[in-house]
Amino acid sequence: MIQIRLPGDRVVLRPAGTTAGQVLAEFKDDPAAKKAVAAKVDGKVVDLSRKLERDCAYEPVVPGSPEALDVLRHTTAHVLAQAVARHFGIDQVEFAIGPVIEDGFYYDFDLPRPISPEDLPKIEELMAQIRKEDLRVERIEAASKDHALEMIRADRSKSRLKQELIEGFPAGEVVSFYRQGEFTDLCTGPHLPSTGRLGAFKLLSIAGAYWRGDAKRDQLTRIYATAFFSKEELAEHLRRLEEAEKRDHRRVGAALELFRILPEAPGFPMWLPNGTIVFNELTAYVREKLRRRRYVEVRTPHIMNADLWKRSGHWYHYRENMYGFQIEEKDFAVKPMNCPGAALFFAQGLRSYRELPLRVAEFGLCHRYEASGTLHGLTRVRSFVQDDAHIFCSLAQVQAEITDLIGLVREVYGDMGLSALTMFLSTRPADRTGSDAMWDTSEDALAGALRANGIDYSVNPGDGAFYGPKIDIKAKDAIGRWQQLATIQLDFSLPEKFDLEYVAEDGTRARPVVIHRAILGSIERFLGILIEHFGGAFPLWLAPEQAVLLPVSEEKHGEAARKAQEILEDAGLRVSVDWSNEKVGKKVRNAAIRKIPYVLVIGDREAESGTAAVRLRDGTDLGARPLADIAAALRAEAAARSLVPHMKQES
RNA sequence: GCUGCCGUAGCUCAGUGGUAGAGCACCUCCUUGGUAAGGAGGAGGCCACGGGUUCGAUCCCCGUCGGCAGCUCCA
Repeated sequence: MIQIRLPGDRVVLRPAGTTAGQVLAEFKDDPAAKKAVAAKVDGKVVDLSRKLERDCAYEPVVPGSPEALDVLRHTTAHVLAQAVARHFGIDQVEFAIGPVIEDGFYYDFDLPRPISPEDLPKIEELMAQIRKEDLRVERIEAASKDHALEMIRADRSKSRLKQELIEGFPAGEVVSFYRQGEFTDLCTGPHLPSTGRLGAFKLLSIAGAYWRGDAKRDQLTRIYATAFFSKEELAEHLRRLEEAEKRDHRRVGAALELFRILPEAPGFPMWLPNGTIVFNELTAYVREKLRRRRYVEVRTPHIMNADLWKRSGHWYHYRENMYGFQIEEKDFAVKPMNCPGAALFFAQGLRSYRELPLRVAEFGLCHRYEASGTLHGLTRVRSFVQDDAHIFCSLAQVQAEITDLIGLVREVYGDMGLSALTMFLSTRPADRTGSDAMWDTSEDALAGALRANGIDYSVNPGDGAFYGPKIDIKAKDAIGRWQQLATIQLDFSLPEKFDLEYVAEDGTRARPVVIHRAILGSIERFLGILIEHFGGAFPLWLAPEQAVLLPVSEEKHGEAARKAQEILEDAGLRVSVDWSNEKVGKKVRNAAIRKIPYVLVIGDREAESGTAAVRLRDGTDLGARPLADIAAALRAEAAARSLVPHMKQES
């Protein structure tokens, strides 16, 4: 007999060899447990068919838990593979891997012919058929690696990739297969007890993917899909995907005429008048933050010669991403980063410790070659402006500076309504510059600063820049996605390469440390994220058009509208008048489509009394207000960079 | 860059081996209206580009250039 410890410290005795599924009988009062898809035994999720051989802690894995969802999706992946086998013929398909990912799963196949979107509904039907057949999912363990290889070879003609996987397993590892009906797949499990337990699933997309992520290896066909226990959850997930698509900054950017990416300049965005306003407002905002933190701002050369890039190390570590060319037979390159320019700036003249920390900002336009297939709207471009700064300071000042920067990041993101942040420490990569001792010191310094600020962080090993470790900061946007934004990097290498020095308190020469940091990252990327975060409905201070005046009748109220426009413009607001020959309803609709924060209607009553009827973007009607009041309220709201309409709060 | 898919009016998309259509947007006219679509008319296309097949190509084939999804890369 073995002792099985259930939740709540209840212990039951059962014969050894009892299955995990049989233990579920102990939970007859718990309706949730009846739906268990697996069990957690000593913390490990196992099949319900697993035999329990020794004393253990036991809890059912029920729908609603992340573990249950993983099991469901993993089994659905196998059913997808089985359906693909039926669709193309099992001897025609080579199976790669089919893991669970965030929000779903995928499976990679080597198929006899290119798959087309028309195949997906057919495969889905076959999956539904397999669910209906309610095939038992059975675990089979191979006695050895060789045995496993024999089994997979015997099972199907095409198994090259699976064989390669098995050969790569460490000796002595248990190799297991799962079989459902005619289909067997290499897998560690666990799985649902039978295919009839499958929930709602949907095949989402097809893409190419490399075997083991290696671009030199075969390219496989990947099918992305998702699965949930209920149709409702699936529908909700699909609704979220739709919402994300509606907010896509490429779509919104086109609709609101913010920017455009022309075929003539792939990866190099053109900012249209509306987008330029948002861009400028954003940089003005950052400049204001910098002024209060006593930064200086510079603009360094865009093109510098090869000597400079060799000195900075970019020539050796970053050249594939740089645009280079010759002038008078000498090599030059367009800057991909601002740091060398900043270093040259620091090197002008003899510096004193009294100047430190010297905070040097640059809204630097950088150009980086990115492979055509990686370009994506504003979030992955070939030219972009970084809200960059390089802080030259002593080692002793590093922690205080990092603390200040973390504060700045929190402040700026808070102002954008991005309040949830997570931080990562990225450490030395394989391809790097500088000694190991330097890397030890810099990584310790960053980790120390994070700890001193009481910040929980995760480590991304090997993810640092080639010149130093970094703190990467992610923020959660309005629809719950985590976005990589700010970066704070420590660099001991740059000062050395440029032989940077300052005169210390005791009159000796000392070497400064450099902190590279960008708060928004790149303005382009940040704006792409902001467009999606706000769904194009920018807060007043960022909105390209802050208010629109709608004369009910052009003839009767046009004059009043023009006067109102002047009053609001005098208050520093961006205001237009809708002169289109349309009814008020149509004009309101157009203003809503353009996401204009305030719609101001002027008819007989308003023209008479020097007021305008105020309608907020969310549809709230505030009624007629004196123009002077409206001007003052909007001006204050914009100046405060408020995320919510002031007039609504006060009413 | 790689694999797959796609490219028809400013936008969203129909369509056919015999050189093209809708809605919205645009322009004009009527209408001067009260909070998400008033009416009529008009203009607008080298059907991405270059080859090929064909009596004839927007349609079929090949290539190029762009776009999309993913991968690799990047951060």
